[in-house]
Amino acid sequence: MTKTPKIALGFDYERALGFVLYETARLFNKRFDQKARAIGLTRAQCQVLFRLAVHEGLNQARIAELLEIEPISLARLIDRMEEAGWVERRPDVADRRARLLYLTAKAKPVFERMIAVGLETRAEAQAGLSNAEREKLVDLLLRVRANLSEMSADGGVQSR
Amino acid sequence: MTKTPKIALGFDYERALGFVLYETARLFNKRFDQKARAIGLTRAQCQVLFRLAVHEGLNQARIAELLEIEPISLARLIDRMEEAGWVERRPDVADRRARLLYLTAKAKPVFERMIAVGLETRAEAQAGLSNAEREKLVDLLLRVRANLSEMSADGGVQSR
DNA sequence: TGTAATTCGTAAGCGTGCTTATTATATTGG
DNA sequence: CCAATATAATAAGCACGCTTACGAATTACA
Repeated sequence: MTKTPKIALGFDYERALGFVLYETARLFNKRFDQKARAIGLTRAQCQVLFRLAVHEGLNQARIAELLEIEPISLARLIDRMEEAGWVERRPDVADRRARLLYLTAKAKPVFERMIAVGLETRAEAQAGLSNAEREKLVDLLLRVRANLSEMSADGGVQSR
Repeated sequence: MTKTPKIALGFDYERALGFVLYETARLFNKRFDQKARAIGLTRAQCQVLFRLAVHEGLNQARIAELLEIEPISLARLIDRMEEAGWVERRPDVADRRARLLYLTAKAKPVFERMIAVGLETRAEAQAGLSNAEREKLVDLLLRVRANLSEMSADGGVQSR
């Protein structure tokens, strides 16, 4: 079963952090979205709603910053979510460029279901891990994320 | 600085595995792509090339299976990669439906650079982690991935 | 005060992944 | 052998994230 590489790689790409990370995240996402489809929300949209639950009334730039995505990515996301009636853009009376984000009445009752989907998916994903391992995994990921998030902040590329 | 939620969530979404996982993976990917742009490859394309280095001559369905993506996703990826001259589709003489994938001469010399980009990005991401923690992180992710990958295999959704 | 620099939101266009559906070919069972 | 089923690849259309670029509004500073 162990295949002999046709090209000598000199490193174990099956355990390469980037690849493993990406695949795991994508599979989690896919699973979450399967379950959340019944609500009519995606993982990305749920994430926005959770942010708004805590930070309602901020402008798009601020929310994008919290989500660590580019403002344009959030803009398109909000387009869809506004059309679906989950969120509302209101003008900022203090800054005519900005638009402030608010949850609609429709959004407020679905948090319980989103949390349930999240817990369910997480339970599947974490099967076989001890509580200590679950904590450790999140801790390590948060530290990695912090490293990377710093990188893209000042973000020199060089690589020469 | 600690914001009072406007809605009682009853769970800590800042540490929710799915969200943390996804953001970390996306940031890693973004960083990798920044660096790999000089080569003219993306993370996804590098991943295909690494697979082919070990499993050259398989058909698309088989490679898609190894990458755990849908065949159509690979088809589009291969369209771009073939056009850019990294890979080649050859007819399977034993099965006229299938197309076998091969690396081109252009692809073979870039593995060294891809590996360098990977190691560099990984080093940035893992800064501050001990060797034991780096190993543990990959181990835990592989276990989570295995759980999720089983899920999407039989993949009942129920969630009722 | 008035110009330069910055910030907010968005358009255009691309990459990667998905679901659903279609066509062509292989395989299997009666 | 032939009909039913399964498999390989792809098309169409969507979600989400990115880069680059732009107009409008605000802020900074000379």
